[in-house]
Amino acid sequence: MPDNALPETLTLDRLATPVGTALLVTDEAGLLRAFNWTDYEPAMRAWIGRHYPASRLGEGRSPWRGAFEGYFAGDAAALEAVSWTASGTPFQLSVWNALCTIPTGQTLSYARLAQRIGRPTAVRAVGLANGANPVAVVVPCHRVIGTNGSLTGYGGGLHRKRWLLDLEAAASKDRAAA
Amino acid sequence: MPDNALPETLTLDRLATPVGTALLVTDEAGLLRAFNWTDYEPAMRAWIGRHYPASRLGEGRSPWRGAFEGYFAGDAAALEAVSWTASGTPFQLSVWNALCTIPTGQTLSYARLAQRIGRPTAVRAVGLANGANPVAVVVPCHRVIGTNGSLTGYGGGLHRKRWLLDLEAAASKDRAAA
DNA sequence: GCATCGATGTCCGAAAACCGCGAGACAGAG
DNA sequence: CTCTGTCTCGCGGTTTTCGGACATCGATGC
Repeated sequence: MPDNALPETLTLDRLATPVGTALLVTDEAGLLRAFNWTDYEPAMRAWIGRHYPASRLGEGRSPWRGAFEGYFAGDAAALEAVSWTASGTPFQLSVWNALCTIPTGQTLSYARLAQRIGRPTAVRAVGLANGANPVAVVVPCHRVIGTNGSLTGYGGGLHRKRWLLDLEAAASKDRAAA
Repeated sequence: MPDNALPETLTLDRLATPVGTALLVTDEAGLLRAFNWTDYEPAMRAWIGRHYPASRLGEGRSPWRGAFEGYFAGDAAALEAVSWTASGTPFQLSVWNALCTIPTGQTLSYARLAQRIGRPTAVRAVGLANGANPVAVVVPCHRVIGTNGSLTGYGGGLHRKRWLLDLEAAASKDRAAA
């Protein structure tokens, strides 16, 4: 009874958002396997081919579509319900899991994140692992910024990082006010 | 909600069998992560360190101990209930998953296994992936033999491969007779 | 049967280059 | 003095290479 079977059937859904069209890739068990923007569709397909070699990718509806619609409409907590899984090296997995402990509306520096996974000196490596995150937005790699507060970088484009942080900051302020 | 967290606490159990002392490594969720023989304990510990860098390995009782006792006592189907998970490359995972489709008491050639995962020419690579299987016996890499019927090789020693196949052949004959 | 040979695909080791960083040092501007 | 920008360096996990190794197989020759 393997607990980690490779997916054979993947479904691709497209969702219009204020910052471009998003791509949602879900497996037959309903787990989200990838999230990206159409700008990078070829790269994402290549990544899927490398990590899930036996899979076929067809178009279809993602069960998480509603959660993303809610998120981009301003309900920043909507993504916490999404079940995802990702393929990567042990180091990458530990980084991605740590990312999920950053609360919505907050940020963390690369250095602090490195400390948190027990590798205080692996700062740049954390940056790399961050960029390799296949499930962007859900795994909130955009919440990691430089120690001095600058945004430094984002695979999907800095304007999207800024936009996501603004949305989450506004959402958590709303929640505090309510 | 990640579905693939790295284990932090691993438990090592030792079990005497007719072919030597076995090592059972289980994570905090009860999933079997490794199976090996004491002959190769150093190598296994090194493997764990490479794949689960943040984990600590303590001694303790494995929840699957009973299943293994049953198997080595002749109930070849006892291991089908064991939940396991393994860390490896996509290619290795596809091989290991395919191994689990070989019924108890039967064998398959390396070439046929390669066909079955859709890579008919990756025959030797299948052999390598077979040898890299961290969850021996449960993932039945011992059921793969040469096209000409020879046993060819086994990481744990050919005498164990032969013994395991004999046990499973006898068990399935018993079942057919009953 | 048995040895040899070649084609084969993936993993492993080593070495070098790449970076979504950070800290320290320094210069300029106010 | 403070704040900002720039530079330099050390850092460490990937990603590339480039060889080898290998739990194979089929054809061939004897």
